[in-house]
Amino acid sequence: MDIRSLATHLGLSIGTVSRALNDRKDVNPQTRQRVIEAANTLGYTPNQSGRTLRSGRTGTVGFMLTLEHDSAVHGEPFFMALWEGVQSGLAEHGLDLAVLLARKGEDSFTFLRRHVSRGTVDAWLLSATQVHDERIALLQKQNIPFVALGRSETERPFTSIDLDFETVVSEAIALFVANGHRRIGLVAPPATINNSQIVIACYAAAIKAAGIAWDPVLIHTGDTDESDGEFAARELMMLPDRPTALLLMGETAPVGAYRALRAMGLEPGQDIAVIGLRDNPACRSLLPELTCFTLDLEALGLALADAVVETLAGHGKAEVLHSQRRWPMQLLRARSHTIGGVEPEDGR
Amino acid sequence: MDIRSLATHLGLSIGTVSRALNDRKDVNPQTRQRVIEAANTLGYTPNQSGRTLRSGRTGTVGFMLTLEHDSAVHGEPFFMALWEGVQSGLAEHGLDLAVLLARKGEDSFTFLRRHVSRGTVDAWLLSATQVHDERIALLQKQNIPFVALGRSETERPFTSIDLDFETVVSEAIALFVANGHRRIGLVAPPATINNSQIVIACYAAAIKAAGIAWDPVLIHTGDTDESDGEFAARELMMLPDRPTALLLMGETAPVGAYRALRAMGLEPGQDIAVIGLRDNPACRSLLPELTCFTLDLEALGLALADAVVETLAGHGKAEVLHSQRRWPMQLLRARSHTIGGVEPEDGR
DNA sequence: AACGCTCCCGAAAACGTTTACGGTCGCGCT
DNA sequence: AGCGCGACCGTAAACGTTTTCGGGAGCGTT
Repeated sequence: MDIRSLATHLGLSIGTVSRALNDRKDVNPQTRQRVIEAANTLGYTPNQSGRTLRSGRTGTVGFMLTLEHDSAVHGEPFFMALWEGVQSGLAEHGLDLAVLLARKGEDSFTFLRRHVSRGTVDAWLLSATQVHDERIALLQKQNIPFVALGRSETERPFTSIDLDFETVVSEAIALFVANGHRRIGLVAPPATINNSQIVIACYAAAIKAAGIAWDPVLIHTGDTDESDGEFAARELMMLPDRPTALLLMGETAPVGAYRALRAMGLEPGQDIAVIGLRDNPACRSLLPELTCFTLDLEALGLALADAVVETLAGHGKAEVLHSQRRWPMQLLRARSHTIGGVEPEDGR
Repeated sequence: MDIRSLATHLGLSIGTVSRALNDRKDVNPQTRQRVIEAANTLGYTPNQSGRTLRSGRTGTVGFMLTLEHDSAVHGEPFFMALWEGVQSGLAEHGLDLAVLLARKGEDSFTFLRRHVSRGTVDAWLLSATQVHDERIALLQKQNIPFVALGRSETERPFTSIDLDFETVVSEAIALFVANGHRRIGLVAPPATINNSQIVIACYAAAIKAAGIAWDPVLIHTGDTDESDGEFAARELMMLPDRPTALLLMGETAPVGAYRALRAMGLEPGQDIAVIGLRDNPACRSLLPELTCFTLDLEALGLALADAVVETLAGHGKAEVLHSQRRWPMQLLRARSHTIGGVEPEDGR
């Protein structure tokens, strides 16, 4: 069922049919109605390849998913809810979302390069941004619309949304400090991960603001799996002058940390304060309830979609504005379950 | 950078260049080498739309993701590992994997219909199959290659892989029975879900084989979230003649069940036996360690990819064989942590 | 020398759509 | 009557690739 047979069926030219279906002017409203009805009854849908070949538009935006570490595999129900939001936002503009996966052993740059020159999508959504991200450089050079979930250091600005680690970390530290803690451990991913550097910087700023001295020994970097969280917590608690509070990145790390602490005879929330940076189903079942931060993933997805649509609309225009947003997170379950009552030597 | 400029750059015709790059015969090995090198240095990649428009092949297979319940969110660790395997398998044949998401409010049938007539992919991977799945009927009628992860009742056979619930359930029941249990509760998803019906049927067969009478009261259907698991466990344990063992579908349901049991003063593995049907990161941190079944998701993904490639290869051939496989699961942590020692009235 | 055969390669027709361009018609105005 | 103008529609050229077909060159055989 192509446009030609539809046209002959209607006694029209294919040009008119195309214009009718694409909501262009220069077509009688009455004939447009006829065309649309005929398309529906005959079940005609424009062939995507033909349409893309001619117009250069695919009608889909690509989400680049990188499955590099096991961390992505092991339980991060982050993306699904996010995609749902993205999809909702895009659908309002007639766009589709396609999640593209890099081939096994293919680095993310050649992956993107391949798809870019093939022209599979109109715009890209990038996640897991690196500090120096060559993907961003590629897209900027090729002048291809994209929005990044996360920051990166580049010469030219680009549209991005990132979690508001600044606020979150300072809130967490403030919470600790208000309860009398002055030695606060931090568990973060390896420094190659952008978020790790950001959080560490925020941590440094926050403790400095609280008048606490910087002690590099309190910062443990490594993977943030559950088992890594366990390992990190044990390491930190075996320090000579050990921390009284732990701030944990990684969604499942707190689960492991709880286990490590209890194995050492320390009860979370009583002998040691714990805050998780991001909520996770795996953390929901912890007792005492973990103090952590949550975010509206679907709303974030919507915001990303809007940003993409905006970028797409402004594409080709001379003046393009690039916005950098910080996405807020909300404190969850701060009932002093895991943060209070610890060594109130100089606390309230 | 299109094929024409590459051809003129080489002093060849575009036909020859195309043949050289597509590994066809009728081209001098020496010139082929020249073409390939030039393509690499100039960074030429064939335009997907043009290629698809002419050849009818897209080089990608689509994974249809349906985000209907929240259960899909918890299922994320499942899909990620699965996709990794699928991607690996497809990459060996030069194929890409694209995860397509239905638009908000769009039912899965019109979603598929839309993409099918647009011709976005060469073949489809279906998951979350229904008992009567109109998507399968559509694909069969349109003669489009597909492989389903899950079963469905259809007239014509189709290629599918499904988890081997038969073996798993009978193993679980056998384990319970060997430890003296005769009242075994089952928590399963709503009956509209295909897997639910299958597991219930297997459960019925297994207890019948063990000489245990069928008691419908022991079967609790509903969602299998963590909170639903909690609710279901409480319901079952408040029965007059309550079960001594619980078999739980749903990846996070055991977490909730543990909570419900302890709230009632029952210690899992001691006062009540528990087996989970599918392993999940959220269950890993349970104590005592949950007895459950695990599977090699990446290998399953590979098998799915192979099945797709095979279906794709046999497409158009007169005789097409459709295989129905059962994917094995392995018993994990059956250390009688959660299954043994309960009311050994007639057990060993 | 004529013929056949193989090995390469060029020419050109598709694939289905969008879109710039022109053409026709009817109408109102001078 | 003539002109201009808008509304509507048809024509045809692209978009980039694959693939069939045929042709020329080279070589061996009769």
